[in-house]
Amino acid sequence: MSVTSPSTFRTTYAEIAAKAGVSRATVSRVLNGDDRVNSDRAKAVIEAASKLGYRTNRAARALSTGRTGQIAVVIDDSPNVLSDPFWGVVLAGISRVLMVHDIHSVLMVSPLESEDSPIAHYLEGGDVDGAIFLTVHKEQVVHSLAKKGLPVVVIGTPIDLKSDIVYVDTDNRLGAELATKHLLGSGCKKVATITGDISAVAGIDRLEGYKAAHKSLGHEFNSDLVAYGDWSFENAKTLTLRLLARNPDIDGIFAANDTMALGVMAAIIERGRMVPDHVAVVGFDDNLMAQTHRPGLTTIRQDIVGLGAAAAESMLAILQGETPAPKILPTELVLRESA
Amino acid sequence: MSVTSPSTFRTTYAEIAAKAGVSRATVSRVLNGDDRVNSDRAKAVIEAASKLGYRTNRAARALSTGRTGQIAVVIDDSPNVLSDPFWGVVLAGISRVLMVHDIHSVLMVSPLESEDSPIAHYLEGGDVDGAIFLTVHKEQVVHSLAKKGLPVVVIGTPIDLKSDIVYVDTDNRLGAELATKHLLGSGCKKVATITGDISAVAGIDRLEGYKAAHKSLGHEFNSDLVAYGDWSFENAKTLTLRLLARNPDIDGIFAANDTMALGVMAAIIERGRMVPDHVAVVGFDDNLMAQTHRPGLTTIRQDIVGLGAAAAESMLAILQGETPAPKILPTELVLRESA
DNA sequence: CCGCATCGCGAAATCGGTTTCACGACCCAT
DNA sequence: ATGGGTCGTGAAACCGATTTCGCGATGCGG
Repeated sequence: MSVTSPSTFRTTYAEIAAKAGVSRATVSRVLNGDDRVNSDRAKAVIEAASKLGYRTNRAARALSTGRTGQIAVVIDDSPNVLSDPFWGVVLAGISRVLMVHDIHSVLMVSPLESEDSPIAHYLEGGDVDGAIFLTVHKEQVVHSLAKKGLPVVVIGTPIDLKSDIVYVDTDNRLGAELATKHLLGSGCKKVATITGDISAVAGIDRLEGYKAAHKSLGHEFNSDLVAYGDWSFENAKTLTLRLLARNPDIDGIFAANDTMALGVMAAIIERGRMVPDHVAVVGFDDNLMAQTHRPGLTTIRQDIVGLGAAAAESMLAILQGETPAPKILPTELVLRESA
Repeated sequence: MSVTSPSTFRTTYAEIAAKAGVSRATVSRVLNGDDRVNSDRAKAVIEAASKLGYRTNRAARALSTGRTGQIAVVIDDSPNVLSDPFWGVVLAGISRVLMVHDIHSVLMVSPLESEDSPIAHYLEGGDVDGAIFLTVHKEQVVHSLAKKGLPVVVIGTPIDLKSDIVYVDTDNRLGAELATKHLLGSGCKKVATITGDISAVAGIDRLEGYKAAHKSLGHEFNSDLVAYGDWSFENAKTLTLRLLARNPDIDGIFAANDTMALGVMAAIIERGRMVPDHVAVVGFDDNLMAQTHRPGLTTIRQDIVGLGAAAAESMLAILQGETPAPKILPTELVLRESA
C-alpha cells in the first residue's frame, strides 16, 4: 500500500544475469571489479548491464555489506553558523571529494548537546559510515562517538589534543603571525589585536601568532593592546573604541576575523580617523565582505574549499583503515587597501 | 572481509521478538504504530526495544519498503553559489523540517547539466524519495525528472510556469515595489535600478516591482534609469558609475540584491557623493553585509529559513500524495541608514 | 446452536546485492 | 597415471525490516 507508486523500474542483478546467461554471483563479481571472471562472460555482463541501464540499489548493498556509502556532515544549528558563508564553502569542498568516491553527504543541522541527543544516537545507529563535524560542538560527545568506533573527522583543532581524534585545520598561528608581521613590517609602531573567542583553539592560536610576530621582530608584547572579542562585529567595534580611547597612538590592528575587522574599521571611522592612514587593519578569512568593503580589507586567506576537501580525504583514509595525521593548511596574505 | 569492523552491535527485531516472546511480525507492527496488537504484548515489545536500545536499520527498511527516507538537496556547484550565505540558511530551513519527520537531507553539490549527468541518473536511481533544487539549474532536466515520477520541489520560480512543478519563492515583485516606493516616498525624484540577471525570474520580478512602484505612485517610468546587472558587486559598481555619469541628478537607486547595493554605494562614494544624502540606496536580501556595512543598508528582508522550511513542507506534502500549490513568501522593509 | 465475518498473530516470502561454499575442470609434479 | 592444487562458477544463505497469507479463536446474527 505505497502512497506514491515508485513507477521507476529498477533493473536487478537477476535480469542482468538472465540476459548475460550467468548467475547473479558472477554479475556481482564483474560489477565490483573482481577479475577472476572469464573475460567473455565479463564482457557479456557489462554489456547487459549497460543496455538495461542498471543502477545499483544502495539500500540493498548497505544491508548486505553493512556499509552505507554515506557520511554525516554535522553542523551546529545556531542562527549565525550557517549564515556564515564559510561553512557553505567547506561543505562544497567535502561534497566534491566524497562524490568522486561515490559517497554521499548527509547533512545534519543540529546542536549535538549531549550523548543522548537524537543526532548522537543516529550517528551511532550505523546509518552512516562516519561523521565530519563542522564546529567543535561538545567535544566530549565527539570523543565518545569516536570511542564507540564511529570514524570521525573534526574541522578545527580540538582542545584536547591528547585524544587521537583526526582533525584538519587552517594554520591559524602562522596566519596571524603573517598578518601581524605585515603590520609591524610596514611601519606600524603600536599594533593591537582583537582576538576571537579564546575558548576556541582558533582564537588562542591567532593570538599566539600575534605574540610570535612581536617576538620575532623584536617588538615588546604589551597586554594592554589585546582586547578579547567573540568573533562578532558589534563586540569588535565596542572593543576598538575602548582600545583607541585608552591608547590613542595605536596605528595598526589585527582582527582575528574579517567580520571583526569590519567592526574595527567602523570604530576607527567613527572616531574620525582614517584607514589605513591613521590606523591600518588586517583581518583573517578573506570572506566576501573583505573584498566588497571600502576600503578593501587586507587579510589572511584560508583555503576553505581545501579545508573541506582535506577533511573528506582524511575520512576516506580512515575508512581504508589508516590513521591519518592531522592536516594543517597554509594561509596567504592578501593585500588590499586597509593595510 | 570488511575493512573496518563495524564493532557496533545493532539489535534487531529478532532479539526484541525473543525477549518479548512474540514474532518479528508483531515487533514490526508495534514499532510502526499498528494498533491491532494486544496491548500487553505491545507493551512488552516497546519495553524490550527500549531496553535493548533498538535503532531501526534504515537500509533494511528501505530495501523492504522501497522508500529511503532521504531527500536530495541539489545545489549548483559554481564558485560563487555556496559562498553566498543565502544558501546555507536555506539548507538549515530545509534540514530542520525534514529532520522532524525523520527524513535526511543528502547534499549534492554539482551542476546538473544534462539528463545524462551522473546526478540526474542518481536521482532517478531511487536512492532518494525526492529532490529539492536550490537554483533553477537546467529547468529542462528538472522537468524530465519530475515527469519520470520523482517528487520535485524547486526553490525559486521556474521560467516555464505552465509546467506544474511545485515551487516556493520569495515575493520578489512586491518586495521590489516596497523598496522602490520607500525611495520615491521619502523624497527621491529620480530613482534608478540595477537589475539582477533578468534571465532569472527573480531578476525579472524585481524589475517589475520597480516599475509597479513608479506606476502606482504616479511617476513616469524611464528606461534610461534601468541598468541590467548580474547580481555581482563589480558589475553593479561599473553600471552605477555609468548611470551617474549619464544622469547626475539620480538621487535614489534600488539594487536587486545587497551585494550589488554595496557595489552601488562604492561607486557613489568613488564619485565623491554621499549615501544617503546625495543618493539613497536600497538593496534586497538583508544579508550579513547589509548589517555590517557603513552606512547600514536599508533593504528588503526575505524569510530565508522560511523559504527552506516551505520547500521541505511542500516536499512532505508531495510524499503524502498531495499536490501543494506554489508558495510565495512575504518580504519586509528593513530601515537602516542608506535610505 | 450454526455459519460466517472479524480479529490477533506467526510462518514464511520478499526486497536486491554480497559472500560463502562446494563442485567440476584443468594443470602440474611426482 | 595419480594425488594435490588452483581456477571459474553457480547454488544458496544472508543482511534486517516489512508484508502477505492463512490459521485458530472469538463474536455475532439468525
